[in-house]
Amino acid sequence: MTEAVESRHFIQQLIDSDIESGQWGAPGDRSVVTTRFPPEPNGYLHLGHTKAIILNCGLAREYGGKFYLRFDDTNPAKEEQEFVDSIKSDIEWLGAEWDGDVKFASDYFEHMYAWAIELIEKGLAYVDDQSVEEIRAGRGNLKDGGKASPFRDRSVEENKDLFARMKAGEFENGSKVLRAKIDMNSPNMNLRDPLIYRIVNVTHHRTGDTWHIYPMYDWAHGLEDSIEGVTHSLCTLEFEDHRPLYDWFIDAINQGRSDEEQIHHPQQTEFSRLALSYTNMSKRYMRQLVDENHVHGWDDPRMITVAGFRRRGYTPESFWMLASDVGITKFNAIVDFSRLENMVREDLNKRAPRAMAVLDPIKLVITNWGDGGDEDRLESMEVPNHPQDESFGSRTVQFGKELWIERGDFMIDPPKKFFRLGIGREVRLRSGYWVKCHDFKADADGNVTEVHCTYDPSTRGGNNPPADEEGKVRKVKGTIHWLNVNDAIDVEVRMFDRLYMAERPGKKSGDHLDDLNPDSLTVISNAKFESGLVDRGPQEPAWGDGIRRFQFERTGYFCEDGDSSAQKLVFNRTASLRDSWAKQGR
RNA sequence: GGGGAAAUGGUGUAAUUGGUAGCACGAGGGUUUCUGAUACCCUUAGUUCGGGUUCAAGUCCCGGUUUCCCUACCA
Repeated sequence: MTEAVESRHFIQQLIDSDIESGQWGAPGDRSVVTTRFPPEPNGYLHLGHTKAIILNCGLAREYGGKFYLRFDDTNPAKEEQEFVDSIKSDIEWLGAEWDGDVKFASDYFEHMYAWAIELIEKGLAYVDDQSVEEIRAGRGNLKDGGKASPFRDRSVEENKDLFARMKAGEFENGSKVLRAKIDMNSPNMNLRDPLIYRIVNVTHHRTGDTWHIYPMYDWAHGLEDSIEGVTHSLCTLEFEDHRPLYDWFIDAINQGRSDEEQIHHPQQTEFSRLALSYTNMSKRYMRQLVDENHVHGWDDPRMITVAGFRRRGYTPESFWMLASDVGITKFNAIVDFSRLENMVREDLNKRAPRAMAVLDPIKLVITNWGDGGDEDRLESMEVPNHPQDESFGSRTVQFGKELWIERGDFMIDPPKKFFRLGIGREVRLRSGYWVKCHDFKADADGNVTEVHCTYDPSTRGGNNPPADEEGKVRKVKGTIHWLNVNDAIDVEVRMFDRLYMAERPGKKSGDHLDDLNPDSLTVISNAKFESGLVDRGPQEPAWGDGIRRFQFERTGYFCEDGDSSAQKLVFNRTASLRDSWAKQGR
């Protein structure tokens, strides 16, 4: 018997060996592990971010270390307070609690500036007066080396003076930059005298107009990590080429410093980003969808933003499940979108109370209802709120002569394998009675308007009828859901399909809009829902995010949308149920 | 003669670091069932290619192929 050993991904293995060797503290001390999620506040969080958040937060939790949230707000031209707010609330919703206060790169600007001066003094940085074009040309290309800037050998004094005046706001945007003096012939383009600071005369959402120079990503990022004591700086694969620079900057600051004066040097490690089929994580694409009204905003339930998924009814848990399912590797994998759907289904199946809703209603009339007593009588039926979990309790619904059933549960001329209603066929109305169809009505266009059935009084509560003289019990293959017409209210239901029809949107034509699914949204305005569930009942589970979620029996998982009101309830379909019957029809 | 990284069933991953290629999802089949849901059972299919070292190679060596990333005063 082999024990199931929990396998450790390559970053966990790296951290394990760091702890053993005492790389970041006393050997064996796991609490030294420090991670961070460093978003730029320039947009909404999307599915791809959840992987990084969960990885970093999960690691800190696992080791008993620290996880920080730090906004990398080094480019005031693109960043806004609105985004820091939305990002914080998305991370909170995800359940990735960060340690201490929220941190900002802009809090370290002074520190970074002082370190830049140190680099100048060491002859490792210089002010370059070249234009963007000149700098680009001088950098060379992938095959050939670059050539040095004519300003590369300025004196330390001149560089210090110019840099101070850059900071003071004496120069125009683009007129000067501070560059690191590394190697214009490096095969790694990042090392061909990368920019450290540029002039940006734009008001910053936190620091206002106090700064006229802003640090570039490569300079800022490692220093932020260093200041915060981050041990493992985790990022995505495209930063592999930046790691030598990440290390160079910190080494440059440490150069010539005594052991006690050395600044902390974190370890950058790269992993692959999350890519899902039928989606595109490109911020540019998502912005276009919103700006051109292909969707109704960043939180449109079809969007793969965290806000979109939340509104769609996805649970935070499903993202943690997906993250652990796809793992951490350096392989650029494309995960099937259906895996995420499976995760919500799995989570919601256990946690969502059941309800009955008829999405496309037609009337079922029980023609022999009067045989059991008063034609107009209503009978109370007890319905369990969860078929496998009694702790969900039960509720009472009314049963009567006229019911709503799903249009798809009746066929005029059904195939043999159709386990639902057709002339002469009998089904169980879930938790109600068994009914047998003998007639139907249709309008001029041939659309069925009413289905006529008789019920079997011995099947109350959906139970099997008593055995006959030979001990045989009559069986029925299908069970369908229903709502008493007097016990149902109209609600709006929004059904979503994938936004794109292509596995890799935009891959073929170059324009993702060509792959848009025109039927990604279906709004049903007259769906029927149990009136007894309009208000939250005492038995209804409380969800961490306050969103009401149900499984509508046989049709899927739904959540109440923010547009919902007491006058008109609105539900979003989070995911359908698996449907092996529909699959056969294909 | 640019540099960097990665390749394991259809998909995503694992393999005690040289020792029985495992898991999950999917797909196909079946059992149970008051949801054609859930649950449960069975089946399916894999080490990128070619060499080499070795008793033994997914793992080490050599060579090839494919894919991704890098030429922003973005991050």
